[in-house]
Amino acid sequence: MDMTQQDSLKGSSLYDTMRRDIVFGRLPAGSKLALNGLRESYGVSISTIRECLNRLVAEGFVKSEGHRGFHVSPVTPEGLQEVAELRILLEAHALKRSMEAGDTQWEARIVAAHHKLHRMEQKMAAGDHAVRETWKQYDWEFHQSLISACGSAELLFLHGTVFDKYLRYQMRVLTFRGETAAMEHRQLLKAALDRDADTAERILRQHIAGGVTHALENWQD
Amino acid sequence: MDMTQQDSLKGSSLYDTMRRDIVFGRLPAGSKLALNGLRESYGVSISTIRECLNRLVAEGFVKSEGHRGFHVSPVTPEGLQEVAELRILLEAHALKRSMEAGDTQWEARIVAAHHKLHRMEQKMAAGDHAVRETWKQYDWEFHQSLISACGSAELLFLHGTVFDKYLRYQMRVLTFRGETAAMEHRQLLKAALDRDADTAERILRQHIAGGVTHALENWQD
DNA sequence: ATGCTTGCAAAAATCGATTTTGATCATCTC
DNA sequence: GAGATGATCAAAATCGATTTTTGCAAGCAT
Repeated sequence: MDMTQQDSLKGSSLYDTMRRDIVFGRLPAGSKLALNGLRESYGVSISTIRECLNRLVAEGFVKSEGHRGFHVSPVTPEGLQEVAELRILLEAHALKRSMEAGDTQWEARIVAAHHKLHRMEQKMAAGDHAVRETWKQYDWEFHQSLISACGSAELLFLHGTVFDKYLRYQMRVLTFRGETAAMEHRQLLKAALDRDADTAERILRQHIAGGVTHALENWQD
Repeated sequence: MDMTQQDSLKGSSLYDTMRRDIVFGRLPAGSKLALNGLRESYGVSISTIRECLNRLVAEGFVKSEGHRGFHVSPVTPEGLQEVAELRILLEAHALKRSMEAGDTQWEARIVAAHHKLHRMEQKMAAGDHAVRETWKQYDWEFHQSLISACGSAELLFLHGTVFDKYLRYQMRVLTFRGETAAMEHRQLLKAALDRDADTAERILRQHIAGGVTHALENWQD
């Protein structure tokens, strides 16, 4: 069991943990991030915590004001719409590029990613909500695989951040939209394999817009 | 002369300074960022330096690998093209939104911003290369003002980072492209005031693509 | 001579302590 | 009694020191 170099750094693994804790709502939106509290709960020193928080500030998951410490970025209906619009903009563009350039390797990747996602969607549909986090992980991997042949590392980087911001809003919703989403995922896979760019973009827009509507209808403060 | 709260934090002002130093090439692409060296040259402690570097890592201006420290992100022709494509994607979208929503206040802002930029362009054309940095500052403010009415803080935030990444590539070029750029700025202002979205997007694409070509033709390792 | 191991110095990552700042509460004045 | 002023405490920002890791070089073996 050899660890990769990054994992041996407390800072990096802490960063992954805290980022997930924010995205999946274990650190609630707007909550204060008291340095001493974090030091205890994560078991690292204040300096390491601060380095991590500064990275999250740069990405926009955490806000810091003056000498008043750190807070998890708040969520607002406007924020959801802004992030969703950005996700559509970036992902639709990347998807188009990816469908132009993708080879058979790429096709294999998206088929494999969809299969994993599909299995989780079945479990979720059967009522097994314990796999919620894995399900969203595979959701990410599927969308990521679709755009993975776009040829722009910068675009993939930006999309990753925006996707997670969007995901944070989705994780706040407790009710299930899996049936519709699962169908859209199938349609998306088919359109990608058929290299039908127009259909793919249409389904993607519908997929994301549907998630926004669903989140807004079930909004809770 | 009262300082705003953020300026009284060494971390924040250091961040601004280092970010500019990278964008304007005073910290050359690929160069090693030795912590002890930085501590001396910027006059703050290692911890503060590290907090700052971590923010720059999250934005992509600095790379950090394992236990081997920090480096300024390298520049490549592919990177330039990726960043330029992203700038076009984000800025064109924001510009369209801004032109739909902009009121008279917005018109006043873009006219004022263009005037400041125009004055610097005149100085540059007259051979005063000392104002190079101010010129680019006003260039940023003009483009920023154009999209300032887009209504999405997230979009403006993302665009700000991408713009600076693009700017870093432009600052490597020593020869002058001011005449053409100045004309495009005028056309952009006119199209925005006329609410001619198609023309504005066409000019913007041309403006950025022209910068890419110019940078690639004068590339230096 | 080449390749491998081992030891040393330099540098990064992490930590605990110090300094500075903001907030709260009590006290004083009008 | 209300508002202003000052003291006290908690928390954040910064710093210097410690621990850990790496890269290099010298020595040994083949």
